[in-house]
Amino acid sequence: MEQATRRTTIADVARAAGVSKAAVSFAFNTPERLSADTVTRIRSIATTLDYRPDPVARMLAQRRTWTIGILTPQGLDVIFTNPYFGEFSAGVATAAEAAGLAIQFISPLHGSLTRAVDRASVDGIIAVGLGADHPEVGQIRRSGIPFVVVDSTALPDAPGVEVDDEAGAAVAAEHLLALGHRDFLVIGIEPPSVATTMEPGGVTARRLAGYRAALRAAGVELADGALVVGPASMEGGIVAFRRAWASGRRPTAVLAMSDAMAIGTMRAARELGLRVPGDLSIVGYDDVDVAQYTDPPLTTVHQPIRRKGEEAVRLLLGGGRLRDEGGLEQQHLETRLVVRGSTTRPGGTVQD
Amino acid sequence: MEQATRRTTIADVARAAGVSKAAVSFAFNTPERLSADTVTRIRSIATTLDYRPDPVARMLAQRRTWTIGILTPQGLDVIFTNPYFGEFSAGVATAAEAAGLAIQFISPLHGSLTRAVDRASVDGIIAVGLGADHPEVGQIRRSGIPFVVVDSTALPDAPGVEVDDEAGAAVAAEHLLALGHRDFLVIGIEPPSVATTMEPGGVTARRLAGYRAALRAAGVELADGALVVGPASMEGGIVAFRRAWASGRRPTAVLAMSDAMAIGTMRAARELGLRVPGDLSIVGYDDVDVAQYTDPPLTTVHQPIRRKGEEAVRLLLGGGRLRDEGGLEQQHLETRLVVRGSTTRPGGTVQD
DNA sequence: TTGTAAGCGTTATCAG
DNA sequence: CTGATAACGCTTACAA
Repeated sequence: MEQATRRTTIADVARAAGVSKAAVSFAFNTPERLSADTVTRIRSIATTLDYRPDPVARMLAQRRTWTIGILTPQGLDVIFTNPYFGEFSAGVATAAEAAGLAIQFISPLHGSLTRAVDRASVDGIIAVGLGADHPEVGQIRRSGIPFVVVDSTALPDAPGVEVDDEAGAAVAAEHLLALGHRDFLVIGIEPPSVATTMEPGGVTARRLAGYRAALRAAGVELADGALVVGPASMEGGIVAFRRAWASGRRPTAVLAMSDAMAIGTMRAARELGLRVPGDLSIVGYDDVDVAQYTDPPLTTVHQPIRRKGEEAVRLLLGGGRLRDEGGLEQQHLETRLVVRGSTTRPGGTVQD
Repeated sequence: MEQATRRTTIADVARAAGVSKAAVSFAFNTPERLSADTVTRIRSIATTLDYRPDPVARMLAQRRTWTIGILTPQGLDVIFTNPYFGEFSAGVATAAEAAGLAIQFISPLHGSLTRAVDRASVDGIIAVGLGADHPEVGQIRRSGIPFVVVDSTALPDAPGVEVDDEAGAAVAAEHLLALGHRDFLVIGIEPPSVATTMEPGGVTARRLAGYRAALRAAGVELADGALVVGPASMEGGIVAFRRAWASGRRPTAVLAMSDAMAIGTMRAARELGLRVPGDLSIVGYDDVDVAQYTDPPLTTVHQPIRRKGEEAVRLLLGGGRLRDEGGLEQQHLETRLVVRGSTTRPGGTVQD
C-alpha cells in the first residue's frame, strides 16, 4: 500500500499560477476574497495539475476533522451484522451527511476501547450502550471532545438520547397478560462484558424492571430461571430458548429483549415442534425492519431507531431542543407496542 | 462541537521532561533508541500530563492514515441496513483490525462520489460493486492510492476479488429446473444509477446470463416481462413481485438476485394467498444470515461474503496469492447452492 | 486584492 | 545514544 507518485500540493499550484499558497487556498475556500479572474485562473491551473487538497493537512491546520465517531463496546463484526446498529448508524449517517460530516466507528482495538478512542480522530463522539462501568466516558470527558450518550441512562450526567425502556417493556408484558398469559420466559441481552449483565442501569436491567412491574401489577411473579440471557443475535435467541427448554421451562409466552433474539426464539421453538403463536407467543423489542417480514410477523416494541441516530447528531452539533435546569441536553423518545402476528392467547389457534 | 481546553502536546512533555520533542517521540515509538531510564522518565511525565499523540498530526508526518476506505455508490443509509453489506463490512473490519487499520466508508457526499473520494483520507480503497461506467476508478487510479475492486468483473484490469456469479445463478436455475419448473420470474437488482441496470458486466447482467444459460440448456426461454428489477431490499422484493403479478405473470418459481428481495417476495406472495413453496418456489442469492431464519428457510446461492471482505483487505495489503501474467492479483471465490425449504416441485406440497 | 509568515503536532534526517 | 531542525501540506492572521 505505497503511494506511487507524489501528489500535487498547494505549493505546486501556487508556483504554476505565480501566486502565493494563500491565494490558492482562498481560491477554493473563500473565493470572494480574490478577484474573479484570479480565482478562475488559479482554479483552472489547479484542475490541469489535478490538484486536490490533502484532507489530513487540512484537518491539522483547521484542527477539525469533520468526522464524528460512533463508539461502541462491541466489535465491528457484531456491529455491522446487527440490524439494530445498522438502522441506528443509518440515522447517524443521514444527519451527518447533511451536515457534511463523515463518520468513523470506534470499537475495541486489539481488545482495548481506550486505545481505540486515543487513535480516533473525530470532532465529537456518539457513545452507544456504554454502561456506567466503562472508564471510556471519563477518558472522553477529560479529552474535552464533545460527546453524547445513547441507550445509557446509567450516565444521567451526560447529554444523551434515550427511550423509555421500562415503559416499553411494561407495555409488552401487559399485552401478553391481557391475552391471558401467566407463564413467561424472558430472554435478555448479555452485554459484551459478561460480568455486567445485570449492571444497574443497563438495558437488560431496565427492560426487566418494566416486565416485572407489569407482571407484579397483575399479580404474577417471574418464576426462578425464567430469565435467560445471551448475545443479541438470532443465534443468541436460539441458544437461550433451547437452554431454557432443556432446563424444563414450558412458558406460554416469551418476552425477548431484542427482535433478533425473538427471531431466533421463533426458530428454536419451531424446531421443538411448537407453533407460533399457537403454542408460544413471542414479543420482541426494537421493531427492526425484518420484524415485519418474519412469519408470522413479529409483535414487538417499536422504538425510533433511526431517529435516535439523527437526534444524537443534532445534540452533538448543539441543536438540542430540551435542556434541563442543569444545562444538560437530553432527548427522550417514545416507544410503542406494535401488535402483529406472533402473539395470541395461550393455546390459541393461529390467526392471520 | 468545540474543544474545551488545549490538549497536551509533545512539546509540553518535552519541556516538562527537559528533553527534545524527538526524544518524547522515541520514548513511545522506538524506545530502544533511548536509554532505559530516559524512556521511563519521559513516559511517566507524559502520563502525568495525560499526553496522547494527536492522530492527525501523526498522519500528516507519516503520510499514512492507517485507514482503509470502503467505497460504494450507494448511500450510507442503504449500506448500513443491507445485510449483505453488513457481512461484507464485518469481513473487512476483521482483517483490518488484525492489521491495526481503521476503516472508513466512502459514499456519495451530497450526491457526489467523486467529492467523497477527494475528502477521504485513506491509505487504500476497497471499491464494492462499481460498474465500468463509474469514473471514480479513473480518479482513484490517477490519485495513486492502492485499490481493490469487489463484485466488478467489469473492471478486469484492476486487482479484485470476485465470485462466479454466472455459475452460481446457473446452479440456482438448474435446481428449479430439476424440480420440474418451467415458468420463471427473475427478480433483479437495480443499481443506484438506474440508467445502468443492464450495464454489461454488472451483477444483474452476470446473474441473468447464468439463469438464461441454464434455462436454455433445458430448452426453456424466459418469457417477456419475466424480469423485473428493484432495489436490493426486502421492500424492493415486495414491490417487484407485486408488479410482476399485477402485470399478469403467474410463475411457479422465482429466481431472486438477492436474499433480501427473496424475503420480500416471500411476503408479497403470501399476501397474495400463495403458499411457499407449495404454490411458489423461491431461490435467493447471497446466503446472508437471515436466510436461515425465514419460514420456510430460504434456498439460496451461498457466497462467502465475509471472506470476500477479508480477501479484499489481504489483496490491498499486498498479500494476494493469485497473480496472473499481467501481475494482476485476483481472487476468485466459490459459490454453492444451499437447498433449504423454499423450493419444491411445482404444485408440490409443503415439505418440512 | 494579494502576499508573507506563523502555526498545527508529529516524525524523520542528520549532526553532535 | 541523543537532540536540534527541517519537513509534512494546509489555513489564517497580519502586512503590504
